[in-house]
Amino acid sequence: MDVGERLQAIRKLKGLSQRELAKRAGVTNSTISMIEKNSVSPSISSLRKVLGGIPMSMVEFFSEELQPENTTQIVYKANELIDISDGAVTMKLVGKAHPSRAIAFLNEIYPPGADTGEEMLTHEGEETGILVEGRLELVVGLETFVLEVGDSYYFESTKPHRFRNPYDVPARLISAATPANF
Amino acid sequence: MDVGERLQAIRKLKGLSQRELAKRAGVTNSTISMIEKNSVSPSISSLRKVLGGIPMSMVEFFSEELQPENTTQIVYKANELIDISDGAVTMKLVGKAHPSRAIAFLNEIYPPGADTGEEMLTHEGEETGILVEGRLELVVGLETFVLEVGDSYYFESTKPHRFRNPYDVPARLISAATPANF
DNA sequence: TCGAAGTGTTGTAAATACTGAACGCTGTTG
DNA sequence: CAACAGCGTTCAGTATTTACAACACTTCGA
Repeated sequence: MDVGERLQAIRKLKGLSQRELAKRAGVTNSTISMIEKNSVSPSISSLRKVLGGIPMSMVEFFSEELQPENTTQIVYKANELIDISDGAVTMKLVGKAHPSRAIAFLNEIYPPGADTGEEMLTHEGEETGILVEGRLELVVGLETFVLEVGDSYYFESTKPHRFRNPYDVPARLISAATPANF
Repeated sequence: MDVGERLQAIRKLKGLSQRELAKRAGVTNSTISMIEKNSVSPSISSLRKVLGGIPMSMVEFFSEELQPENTTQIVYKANELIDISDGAVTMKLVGKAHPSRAIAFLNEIYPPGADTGEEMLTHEGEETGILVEGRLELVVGLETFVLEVGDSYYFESTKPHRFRNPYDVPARLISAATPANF
């Protein structure tokens, strides 16, 4: 990856001049200039300072640029969603499963009795969502929650978790998870 | 984050000595030693070389930074969501706005006439969502779409985009975007 | 048209990182 | 007990990065 090019792109995206960014970051404008021209390879500490002025984390900085997929469909009608249902739970994925995507955005329906399973789920990433219909039970770690319409949740997927509908009406959940592992 | 500590932890995990890693990475053992003791802040280029000997990407190396925040709250009632509304558009964020989170999960309401602005939005990342109420116009690049209830979308945020409600009923959108920039 | 304030670049000197060659230590082998 | 081979650390000198202070250029008003 081209550090200078990337820094310049980010700086311009934020509408900052070299001097402006330098001031916020606590370095001199010449430092920014030379980094952007790749005439130096900045130290971790100074790149940290520079990114602090944006602000942006090192991870974000080094994260691969998302390459523009051509011919990507943008809008999907309800019946075009990809069904990745598992057992009783209906799960429909928004968008194609291209490998570079970061978010898994799902429309999930839990009929009465549906359950992600007694064995708790655990994986990398984050998970969030909102209940738009019915009632649903969510277990995260040792805690158990009851989601009502309009309630939402957010947790690290590394915590063991489980969704379950012990009620007699279907529950509809809209959720997002990252990274997009299927 | 403590760069030296992290490097040492990784190196030991891989069962490498300083000299062994130095040899693979094409630097001297003293460089490794000093980095691990934090007596220097390595340049990007030398840290790259060092990680190349493991091998490990910069992103992986700095991903450790994404840990410190431990969000305890998991479930949020509708009235607990953080309001980050902008203009006429009501936007409510699920979960706390801790800097390390990856997903911005939003419950957005566009009253009749609401608009994200004539100037198209452009930023890094991906954007996806589903319309759960009303009708909404979405412009991405040169294309214009009309979203009906149940329709969803998915696109790279680098494409210029705009949301608008030219209709006479409020539209409710549930969306997810990454990274979580506010 | 002229200055003032902005932009990015560059030369020099100071600060910092890196190399190469030591050192002291530990564990193994003959 | 050597002699050795490995380990991580340290130090002096060299290479690189950074700050400071210029420079040339553009834009905007007076």
